[in-house]
Amino acid sequence: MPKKGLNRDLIIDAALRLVEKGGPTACSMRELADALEVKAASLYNHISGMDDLMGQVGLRAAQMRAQAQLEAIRGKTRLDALLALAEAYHTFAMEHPHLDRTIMGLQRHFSPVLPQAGKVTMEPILQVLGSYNLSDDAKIHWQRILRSVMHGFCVHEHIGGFSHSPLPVSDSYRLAIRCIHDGLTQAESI
Amino acid sequence: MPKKGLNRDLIIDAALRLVEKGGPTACSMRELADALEVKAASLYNHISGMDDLMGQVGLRAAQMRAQAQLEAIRGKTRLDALLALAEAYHTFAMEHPHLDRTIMGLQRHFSPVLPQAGKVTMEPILQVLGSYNLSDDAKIHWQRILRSVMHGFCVHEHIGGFSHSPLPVSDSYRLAIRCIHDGLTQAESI
DNA sequence: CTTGACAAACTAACGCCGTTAGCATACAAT
DNA sequence: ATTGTATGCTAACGGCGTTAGTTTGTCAAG
Repeated sequence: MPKKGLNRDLIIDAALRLVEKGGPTACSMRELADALEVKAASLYNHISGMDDLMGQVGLRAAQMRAQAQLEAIRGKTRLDALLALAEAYHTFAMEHPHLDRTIMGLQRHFSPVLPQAGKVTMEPILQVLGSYNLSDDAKIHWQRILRSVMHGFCVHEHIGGFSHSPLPVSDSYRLAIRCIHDGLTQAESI
Repeated sequence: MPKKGLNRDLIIDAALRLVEKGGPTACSMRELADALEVKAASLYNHISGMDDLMGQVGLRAAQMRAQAQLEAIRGKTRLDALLALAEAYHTFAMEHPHLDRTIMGLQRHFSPVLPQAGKVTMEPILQVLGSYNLSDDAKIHWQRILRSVMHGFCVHEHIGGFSHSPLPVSDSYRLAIRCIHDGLTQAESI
């Protein structure tokens, strides 16, 4: 009984939903096949395996995050843009922690999707940095720093690594962003 | 044929070595049992399962990292200490990327080891921050920021997320640390 | 010195996992 | 109408963590 209308996009969509809801564990081939009312082996007619699938899910997640960031920073510059960018990143990471992990998991498997995902991820960041007067080299350095702090913060917060103190985590986060803003303005005058 | 001298510490040591060398994948119960010349089921006489085991491995890794950091910062203060702390963190993460991941994986499983690992991880950081003149609240904020940037940076570097540019990653890292130092000195005057 | 209890290692099995080979069927093109 | 191909199926492989139940070496008590 072939022809159920199954296709690559449907599979990736369903996989993304499963990962989003229950993490990678909840997205086994059999669970995924069940969700699509199909047998696990049938999925292999459209995807080449788990790595392929997670690569696509991660890429899609990176696009979702980038789009949220682009909307957040629209019309903003400098500190305003920086705070909006970071907040959008944070919101995405908190609402979709498993997708965040999937994005970071892309590179570990040398996914062929990597260059594209990297480009997508960097676009909003570079747009914000564009409102500062930086050399090309400085732009690269600060883009790395921004990605590091945003990711590091969200990961720590999500796994409860900041819960030793009742001090609001968002205050620490904004402090970090402001610190980077100060560093950026200082870098402009060089 | 009981009594082979197997015990909890031997198992954890062997597990740590396997994880260190080949990542979590290389440390299945059967691989681990093989390394100890024992059957997989025998391990359960000493550990309660994989979560228990990885918790212990992660804790031990956190202790290793903290000790390396404490040695690195001995006798140093302020920016010197900060750079030494960050470099020691970086070195550990690059030399033992899988152990680094295991430490971060602790919290995800609500490991009972979590409070202890957190304390161990924060000690060198708080020692460095002690050489700045900060309020208690500020100390918490900046400790969070430091952990975020060190972890975020090392993770990105390790998975190749910074390889789009030939610009030395270590330059970006030191720039980030100096930026935090500037933020810290500014926080002192408040 | 024997005996009995305990701890530790074993075998066998369960239900998961990703993946592959090979078969059957429904549709598309001829 | 026939053929070809794409698609879904069943069955199976080897690996995983884990558990139940069994054997056996060791050590302490009698």
